[in-house]
Amino acid sequence: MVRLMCGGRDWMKKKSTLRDVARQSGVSVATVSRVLNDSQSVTEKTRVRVSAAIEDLGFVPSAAARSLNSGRTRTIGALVPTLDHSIFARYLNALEDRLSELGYGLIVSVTNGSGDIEVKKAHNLLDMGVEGVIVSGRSHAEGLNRLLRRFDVPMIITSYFDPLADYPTIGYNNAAIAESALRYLRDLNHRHVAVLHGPLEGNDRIEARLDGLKRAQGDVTLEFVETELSVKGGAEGILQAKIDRQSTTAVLCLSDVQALGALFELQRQKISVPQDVSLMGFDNLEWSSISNPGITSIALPAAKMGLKAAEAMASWLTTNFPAEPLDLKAEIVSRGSTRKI
Amino acid sequence: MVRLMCGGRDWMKKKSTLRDVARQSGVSVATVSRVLNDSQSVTEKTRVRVSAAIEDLGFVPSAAARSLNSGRTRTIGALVPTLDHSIFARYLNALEDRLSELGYGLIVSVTNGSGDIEVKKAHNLLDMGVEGVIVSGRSHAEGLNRLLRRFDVPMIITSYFDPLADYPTIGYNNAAIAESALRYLRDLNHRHVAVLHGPLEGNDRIEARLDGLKRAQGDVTLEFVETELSVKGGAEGILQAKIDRQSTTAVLCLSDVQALGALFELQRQKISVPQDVSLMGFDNLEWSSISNPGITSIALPAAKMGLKAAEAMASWLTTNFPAEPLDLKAEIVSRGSTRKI
DNA sequence: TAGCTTTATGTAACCGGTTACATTTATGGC
DNA sequence: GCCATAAATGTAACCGGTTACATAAAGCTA
Repeated sequence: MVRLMCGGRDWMKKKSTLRDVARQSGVSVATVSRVLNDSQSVTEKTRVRVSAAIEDLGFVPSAAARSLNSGRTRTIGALVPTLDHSIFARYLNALEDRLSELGYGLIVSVTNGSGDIEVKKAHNLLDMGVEGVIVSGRSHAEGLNRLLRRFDVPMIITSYFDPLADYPTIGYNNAAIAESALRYLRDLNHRHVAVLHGPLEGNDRIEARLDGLKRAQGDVTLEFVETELSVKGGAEGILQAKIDRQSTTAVLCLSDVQALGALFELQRQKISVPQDVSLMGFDNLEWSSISNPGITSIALPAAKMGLKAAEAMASWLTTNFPAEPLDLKAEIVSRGSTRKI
Repeated sequence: MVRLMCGGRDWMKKKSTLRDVARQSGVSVATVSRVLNDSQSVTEKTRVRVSAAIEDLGFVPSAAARSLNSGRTRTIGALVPTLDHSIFARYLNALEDRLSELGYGLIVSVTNGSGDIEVKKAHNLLDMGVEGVIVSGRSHAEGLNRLLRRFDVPMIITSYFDPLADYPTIGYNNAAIAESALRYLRDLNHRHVAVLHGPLEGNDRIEARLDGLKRAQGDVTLEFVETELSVKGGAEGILQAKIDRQSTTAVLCLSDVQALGALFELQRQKISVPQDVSLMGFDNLEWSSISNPGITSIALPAAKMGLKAAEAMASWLTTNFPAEPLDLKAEIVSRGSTRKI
């Protein structure tokens, strides 16, 4: 095998180029380029001839050469904290689909909720030439802001709504949503609510939700328990909250991931849901509608957010006008895990 | 704002180039390139001067120009069927981390289990210049094979082990693992087992698992129920399997996602787990260790598979020798959802 | 100091497409 | 057939880095 003798990347140079196609079809490189990019100014006869050469040679245009010349990659980068538990799956699916319709590709990078990793991953994306960056949450390391300024690339924030933020936000008002959740429980006559939430560190969505709860507290006693954003964290949160059937009548988890763990732990302790304690989650993940009982949850507009973010970014890149903030609405899905007392 | 008057992408041309850096630091473009790529043949004095100009100008190298010249992107593409339920999250995290250590970037694309989407996404990845492609499962549309040959890019298959496959497989033997699961239940004296599995269509991992079960059947009666690969699908599978406490003593779900739904449905029907029916899953997803009872599950070597695939691909690209097939072992994690009868 | 060797740096071509401007060909009208 | 115009196509420069080979500078030894 001669190929195995070459070592390294020599075989990479064997691929045909636009010049090969031009030579074989007897036209200039400009005509080949026109056939590839613009069918208006080439005759059908010539187009057929060029297309046959492309097919015959297995010609594949170089994206690097193309973007070097056009100054565009038509690629957008998205940074998300995690791929776990489908939290971002619906949003990413919608984002990618809509961007694709608008002629853009999407590259996703995972930050594990770390500011340092986020800067590093953003740098990678920008190195690759992404034309825009879409992030989750409002607060980001100063390093990220500096990077975006340096690369002069637009950024859109999702999962958050704040018309006054430094970058346009396309998402939802976390504080208001948390308030409506508390109102929902209050209307069911709950006056002692344990709130299970993930790590506060660098997570402005959780912070805003807690602010909203504290603001709407009124005559409701709230107990806050910070725990891991995982199923396990939910179970541990129940242990920490010391649910004893006597005072706390409801548990509000700021994520359905934790709500699943909380449900399991309550069942383990023979604490009946919703007889003894009502349980509510956030994000309406799939299991919340299948669980026993179904978990009352806040359905966040993930797919719509992805779609709108895609459109906003494409528009920004085309018109050079920044995106407008957009407040998407969430809604409460009632299920068997909550009851009136 | 003059910038807002430019429209389109004019501001893209204002960024500094390697030539600007060379001019400002009074050296040639070759020296600037050497400072960027190789610190051995440049004096410290020159290096400092060039670095200052880079910082001053906010110079950012063009990845397109660099890859056009070097013939490399140092980027690998991975195709996965879904981002849902963390099924692939551990594998992708490990893959990306190890590739990064080896000097490669990773781009992930989701295929939604569709052959057509897979070909389209692969085309996008190859257009972007990825140097290798890593896929899940052995069977793929012929269009994908053609694409890879056309681009002359190496491919590695994961989540499957078959030393005779057309491309190297780095994963696990699905048939053997399913056999061991059945053996485990059989050793607990289960002789009637309902098997819940996702859609067979184009999913060779499930197919292999079923083959393994049929081969290992012996004196065990198996009932196969095809259902959606989702929590909901698991619940519906229980309804379809008509678990009645009389004959079927165990339910084997070929995914923990379905096992979660099955657990909920069994509880809804007041069928006690494991008293009335034992329940077993596949993949040892997080909730299986937290649920009530914990779900006995097969722990697949996702992280190790990601790590080994990364190393195999990097090695292949460096040495031009194809990767060797690798059979990673799974292990059964016993929990409260199964019992001896 | 001169000559030789090693180190540091520069020049110009190149990578593979795109496209402004130039040139050729085709078409329609008189 | 000739002329004007439109359509089709070609030429050469360019994008922004990389690097082979050439040249200059530095270091060492006799």
